[in-house]
This record gives sequence, C-alpha cells and structure tokens, in this order.
Amino acid sequence: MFYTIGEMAQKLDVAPSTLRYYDKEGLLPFVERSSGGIRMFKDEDMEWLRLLGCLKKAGMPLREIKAFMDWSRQGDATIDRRLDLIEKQRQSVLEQQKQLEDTLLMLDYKRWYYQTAQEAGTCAVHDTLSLERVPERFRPLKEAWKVGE
Amino acid sequence: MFYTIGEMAQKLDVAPSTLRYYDKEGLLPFVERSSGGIRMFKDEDMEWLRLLGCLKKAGMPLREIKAFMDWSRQGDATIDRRLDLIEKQRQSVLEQQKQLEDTLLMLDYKRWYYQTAQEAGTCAVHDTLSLERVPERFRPLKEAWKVGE
DNA sequence: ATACACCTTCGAGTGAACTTTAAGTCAAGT
DNA sequence: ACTTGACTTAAAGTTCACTCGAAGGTGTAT
Repeated sequence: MFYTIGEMAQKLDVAPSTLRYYDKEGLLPFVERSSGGIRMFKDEDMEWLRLLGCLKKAGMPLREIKAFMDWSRQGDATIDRRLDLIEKQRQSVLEQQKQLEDTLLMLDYKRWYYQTAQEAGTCAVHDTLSLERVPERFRPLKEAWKVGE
Repeated sequence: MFYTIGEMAQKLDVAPSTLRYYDKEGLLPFVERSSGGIRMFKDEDMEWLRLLGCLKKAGMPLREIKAFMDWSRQGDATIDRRLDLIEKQRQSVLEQQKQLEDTLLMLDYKRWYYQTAQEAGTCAVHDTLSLERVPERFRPLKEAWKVGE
C-alpha cells in the first residue's frame, strides 16, 4: 500500500512542502519513486517520520536527526555513536522537563495572580495581600524571584 | 545599585547583543539610561528578564511576550487579556510536557535497544529477541509504533 | 590628558526550518 | 484527446531570534 506525498502529509499533519524539504535534506533516503518520478510512501516510512517528529519536538536539530539516519544505514559499526546521540538527547529532554516544571509553577502563580486581580477588578489587591493569603506553593517562587507584576 | 548591559548579560548568561535586541524590540521599556546614553539595569529588571527567559524556554514567541509586557503597562483594563495569554501558555506547557514524556519513553527504548546491541556487537540481536525479553514498559511503544531500527 | 575597556546605534548578515513561486509533468476521469 | 488536480524541481522568499561590524561615544584609572 502506497501513499502520495499529499496523503502522507495529511496523515502526519504537516505540509507536503515540509516532506519535500526533509527529502531534499537527505532525511528520507528510503522513499521510493514511481516510474514518473512521484514519491511513493509506505506504511513503514511513517514510523521513521514519527520518530523524526518526536525528536524534532524534543528540540533535536534536523542535522543531528540526519546524522542518526545516516549512521543507522551504515550498520553495526556506528552503534556507539548512535547510543551517544540518544543519551545526549535523553539528557536534554530531562533538562527540558525540569525547565517546563519551573515555567508551569510560574504560570500557575501568574494565573492565580490575575484571577485574584480579575475578581477584585484591579491588580492593586496584591499590594495589600498578606503573605499567608498567597497559596503556599507560590511562596518559594515569590522569594526566589520577587515576581510582582 | 545599577548594572551595565555587560554585567546584566553575565548575570543572565546571555550575550549583551541579545539584551540590545530585546530592547530594540520594545521588550525592555523600563531600562533607564545614564546622561551619556548608557543603559542602567536595576535588580528588579532582572525579575522581568527572568520571566522573559522562562516564557521563551516555554516556546512563547517574543511578539507575544511583548504583548504581555505592553498590556502590563496599560494597567487594569487589560487583566482579562493577560489572564487569557497566561492560560493559553499554561495549556501549551501541559501539552509540551506530555510530548516530552512520549519522547522520553521513546529515547529510553532506543537507549535499551542500542545498549543491548552494543553488548551483542550487532543490531541483529533484536531480530531474534522474543517479546518477553523486551522490558515491559517498552511493549506498548513497540505495538503503537512498530519502532524497529 | 590619555589610554583602555566597554558602551552606543545602525544596518547588514546568519542559520534554521520551512514556504512560496514558476514552470512544467503525471495520472485519472469524461 | 482534453481537462483537472496533484505531483515534480529549482530557486527565491519568509520568519524568527539573534549576531556582527563599523564608526563613534563614555567613563574610569593612572
């Protein structure tokens, strides 16, 4: 079962031009062509494309994704390098998770801040708010950051 | 206590040119200048800059961060819009967290895959590996994705 | 007073990841 | 055979977030 670039793009929710761009950059060396030159995507191609999307969302640059792809095609001699790359990226994801947690706490604080201000009709309520009326989870944040407005 | 752009950049671990760029884009309307035109950063400016860095790492474009900054300076009439923006970004962070968790599971699988391959000296071990020798946490992944190489 | 490090603006350049455009080809339906 | 819509390429354009270079000003130490 084959798909055209448009069908595959729809399945993956990306623009066809994006897939052409990836192909041009050598990230899709496996896609076959019809006699007329039209790309024919297979179901198994989607696995690699999903992995690609996953790595991309984790912040890996296309150049590194390509390196991984190239090494994969070179066989067992590149296992070490591939493992290194995976571990490097894994570390990066762990750091990003920590970062997002900090950001979420901050956003939760801001949300509470503006919800409170909305009810009062003014941000000025926060000037006259004693510390014990600030939810506990936000207190370390206020101290470490002194986040006001 | 005032800091020059270089000192502030060092504190925040960014390039001075980055801070000048942010200023040019209207993200730092509060920085004062000496009589000679040199930027004088205050300690409290760092709070906003840290918030900025936090939002940036959460994927918020500078244009939206600027909107938030502009609204903040316009006073209580913009509380609703600010709350909307915060909630939108909070939602985006929650989605990113889910995404990173998926990616981490995938990277953990790949790590196990290549560690196993490294010990065996070849990726071919995985062809002859029965399903019950694949760690349990990776099995749903294999099924949903059929991730091989 | 002069040296020196660091500051200023402005405009141009960079790199990543697409996206669009133009000119043309392919394949299916009538 | 012809129309139509989706495909092809190459090259140029876009957006984002910086980053750099040139030419000149600032401020402090000696």
